[in-house]
Amino acid sequence: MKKIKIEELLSRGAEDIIDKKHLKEALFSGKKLNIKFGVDPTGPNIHLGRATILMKLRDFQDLGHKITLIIGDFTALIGDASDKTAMRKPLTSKDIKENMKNYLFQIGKILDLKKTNVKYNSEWLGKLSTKDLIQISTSFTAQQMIQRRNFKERWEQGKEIGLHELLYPIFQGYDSVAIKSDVEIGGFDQLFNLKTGRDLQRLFKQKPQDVMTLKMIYGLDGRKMSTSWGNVINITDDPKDIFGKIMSLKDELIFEYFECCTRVPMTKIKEIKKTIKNPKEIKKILGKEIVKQFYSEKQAQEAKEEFEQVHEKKDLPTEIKEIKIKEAELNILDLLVLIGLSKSKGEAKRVLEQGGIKIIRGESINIEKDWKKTIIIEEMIIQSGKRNFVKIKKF
RNA sequence: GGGCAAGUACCAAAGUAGUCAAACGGGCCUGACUGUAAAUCAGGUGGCUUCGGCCUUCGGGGGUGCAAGUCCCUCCUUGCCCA
Repeated sequence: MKKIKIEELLSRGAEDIIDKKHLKEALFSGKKLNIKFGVDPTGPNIHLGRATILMKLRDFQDLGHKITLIIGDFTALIGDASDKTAMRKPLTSKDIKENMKNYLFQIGKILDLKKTNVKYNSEWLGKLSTKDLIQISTSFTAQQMIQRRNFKERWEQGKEIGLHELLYPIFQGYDSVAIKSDVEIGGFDQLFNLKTGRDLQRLFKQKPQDVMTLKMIYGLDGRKMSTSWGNVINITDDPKDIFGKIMSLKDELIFEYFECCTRVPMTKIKEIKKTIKNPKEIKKILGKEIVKQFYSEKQAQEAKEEFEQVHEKKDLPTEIKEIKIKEAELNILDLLVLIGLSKSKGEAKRVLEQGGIKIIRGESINIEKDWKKTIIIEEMIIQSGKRNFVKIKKF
């Protein structure tokens, strides 16, 4: 049983492992390993992409290993360049505090916080002297640092690269020295930083950590996952929202998500792939599995039923936002803006003309395309598009 | 410090005096269809409007001109090259 778990740990969702043989032996030896995971407290939300790493850590945790979570409060002053093609703005200590509160709460959805050792890297990096830094730096060359993909791209495109950014991998690497890590896990784009950890540990006469990088999952639309693209699932998203977002996932990404973001056994995934042909049905399973992980089985089931209700049966959602209105009657456009279904009258007019507005009074559904129309305010539900509903009540 | 580019709507990118609320594309929105908030197809995508139009927008400010995103001046920002 344990053997299977270890095999899965090493293969599932993994992109690269250095040194695989060594890590495998260490895992089988029964020794309690110190697993390092570093986060920069930059963004307030953990999305599914980052969650895959946390899930992997949880696997290690379940096998009895120790997780050391390093909060990069010091390195945040620099900003890692791994997932950016432009320079990142340094954070203030106030930002960091604010972000971290949120972080630990979210991390707690996946990791067992009681068994997680949380450290702030300012503890040791803050003590590092200029002299120390120079000594460490002598083992690296500018070429090495620039060689990495992100910098190379920026260099070639003539974009700026801050001198301090070049130091980032060294600081992250020094974290490994400070906590004497045995294994470090990160996204595929972290490979360079993780390897620098090995170099530094050697420099400090420690055994170099093994390094595990995980596959990066793409965003819902198949593009790179990025909060600013809006193609991201945050683990704190509403269960119904997570489920819905999964339903909008590009079909080609379904099994990637299954592998990286769920704990459904690989054999079962293969079986699903073979037996279920309708992607919609597979997505439903996937959606449930993912919601379940961050919420509960029950909430996952509810999210699924809600989706079926609204999108398959075209019924009303169970919860509809309610707004009370004083006026006895209102122009349809004014009404739509007032209840927040449209940002402006122009937008309201467009949606109306395109047939996106439905007014539901009791059983009947009327579609009104006249924007001069005055609506008598009474208890009713207004639907805009496929999934925006507002219930109107008289004040 | 010197030289050269560039700054346009959510993003990206055309436009170099009038037909520009501003091409194309991405995103987003709506509809059709369906196997879904997928794919595909179609349409839409600054605000207000008495539906005639009116108002605001192309880094900021100023100017020329009947008319400026488009020309001139100036300032700011960014990048590249040289020192």
